[in-house]
Amino acid sequence: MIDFKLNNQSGVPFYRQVVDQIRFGISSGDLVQGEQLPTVRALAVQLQINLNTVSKAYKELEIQKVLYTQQGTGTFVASTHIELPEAERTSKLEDIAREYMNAAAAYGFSITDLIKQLEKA
Amino acid sequence: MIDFKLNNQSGVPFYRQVVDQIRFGISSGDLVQGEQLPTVRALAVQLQINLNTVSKAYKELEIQKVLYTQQGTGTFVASTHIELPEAERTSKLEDIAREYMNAAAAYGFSITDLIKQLEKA
DNA sequence: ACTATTGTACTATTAATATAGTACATTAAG
DNA sequence: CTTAATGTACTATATTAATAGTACAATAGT
Repeated sequence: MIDFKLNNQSGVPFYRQVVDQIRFGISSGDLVQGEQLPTVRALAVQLQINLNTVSKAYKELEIQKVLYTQQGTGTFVASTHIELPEAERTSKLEDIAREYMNAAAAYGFSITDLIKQLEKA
Repeated sequence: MIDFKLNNQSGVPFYRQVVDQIRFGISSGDLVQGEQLPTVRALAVQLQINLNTVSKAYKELEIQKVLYTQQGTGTFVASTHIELPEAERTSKLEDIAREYMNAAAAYGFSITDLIKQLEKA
């Protein structure tokens, strides 16, 4: 279970803060596969925001297969891995890397810079 | 000189596309120090957008000391080394890295995967 | 000085984003 | 079959971002 908190001053949209906290919860092991998240209403009340804002966060993660929901039942943590055929997987990784390099090059960063930054994380 | 092109479908704002193409032009050596850029009007006509949209792009780069302008004269490349304040530079690189780590994570790739892919290039 | 060329300022309009309000649909449990 | 719990859909509103229209200001060359 996550101790959700919103920062009003940050300028980061509420739904994005929720998404990030869930992602972090999963990657830190705080949320495990199959675990149920708070209902959209419960979290909305707790954070004093609209239930649709919570729903938006859950949906984004559902599209990315990080969560899955069953209407009437709740929202749960799915597997953190997406299964793709190997060829598709490789091609996808190449796409992502290429975009990354282009974006960075536009700001004058070298590939070495990128790698170093990734190694920090 | 850059062969500016706008992609209407991409969803990326025009002024940002201009900024990125100039940055890329500089980092690729296509634009050299002191070189004059198209006038705001010339580029606006060429790209069929408003001159203020071009101006916005130029101003953003001017603030970052990538370009400098002399009213009545034109806009020029300030330096081939993009000299952002170190803090801003770091923050930008972090932004870029975070975005792509998220993209990669959504497809189940690890940071190691991303680094390996970059090392190939 | 005059004029053509350059960037700038100010305002208006449009589009996108974030959030919220309310009603609806699905499910599980009794 | 009813009910309470769940997520979903649709709409509205406020804010911000992006773009455009038009008038102004500065510069260089004549």
